[in-house]
Amino acid sequence: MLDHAVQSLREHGVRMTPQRQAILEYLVTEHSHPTADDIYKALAARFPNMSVATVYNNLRVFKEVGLVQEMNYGDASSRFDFVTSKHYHIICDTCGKVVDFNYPVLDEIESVASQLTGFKVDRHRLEVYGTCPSCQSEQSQTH
Amino acid sequence: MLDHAVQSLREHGVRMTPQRQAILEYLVTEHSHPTADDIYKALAARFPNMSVATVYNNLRVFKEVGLVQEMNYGDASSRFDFVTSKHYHIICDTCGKVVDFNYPVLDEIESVASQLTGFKVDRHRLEVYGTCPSCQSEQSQTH
DNA sequence: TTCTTACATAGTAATCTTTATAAATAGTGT
DNA sequence: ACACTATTTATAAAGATTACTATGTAAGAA
Repeated sequence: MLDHAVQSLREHGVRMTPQRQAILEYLVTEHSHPTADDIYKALAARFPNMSVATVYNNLRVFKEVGLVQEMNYGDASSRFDFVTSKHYHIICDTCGKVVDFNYPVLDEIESVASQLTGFKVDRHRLEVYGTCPSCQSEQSQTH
Repeated sequence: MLDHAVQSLREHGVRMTPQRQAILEYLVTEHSHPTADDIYKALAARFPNMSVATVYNNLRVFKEVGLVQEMNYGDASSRFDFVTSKHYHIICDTCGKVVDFNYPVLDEIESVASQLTGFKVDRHRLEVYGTCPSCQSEQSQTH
């Protein structure tokens, strides 16, 4: 999976640097949906001199190659997800945790939207919001 | 519709001020999906001394009461939509225009997601992205 | 109507995220 | 090893949103 990603980058003429490798590794191994700052902090120990701009630059490169997907939730900062298979996200309103879940891809809504609006459709985005199990139990304890 | 909104605000103990009224009117009458700055600029003539903070404050109040929905697209700034009936949005990648379209509400995906993840589901969000008709014709002309 | 009080506004500063810039550094093919 | 160019670093800058405080004002009570 990581090898495949590196190969895909090489094919796009992208050079491999230690920082780039580390950011990519982090995205592949961590199944969280980190912000740019999460990544920056996580790699600070290994790369004390790394700039935040480097994180953003690489995330942009990964996005252009199609390895990574950027998402804006209600929060202030964007979250980045290494693209594996098609899945949707459910997000906890309380703690912000993001969990993947599988559901048949909604191709139909794209064609309907296209017919109704005249748009040329490229993609869609779907997210479910609610409260995760652990936050549910905390809330019931408090009450 | 505006009356109903004002009443709803009063019931929540929210005072009516000229600025608040104007922001609300703008959201109800304009069917665009304005940013906070759009609203600020649109009302600058009537309220030369109005602060941007006032726009943000009121949008937050409207959100808390449930009159307004905040959305983050790829852009830098959030967009605000007066909640009327259930509909979805299709967004132009080129010019950023947002158009409503009707589609049966996807209740099923909420229950599926809840079963798979154990979340207590509150709502979902779905957007379709593509190119609007006018941007399509411009692109074909250029080429 | 006048008074009172808490909420709202204006104005500004501050914060946070992201992008831009320029000089130094380092990959990669030859 | 060399040369070319992408990349990194460091910092500044931009842009959106929030925090803060003094002033003003809506709305109910007297």
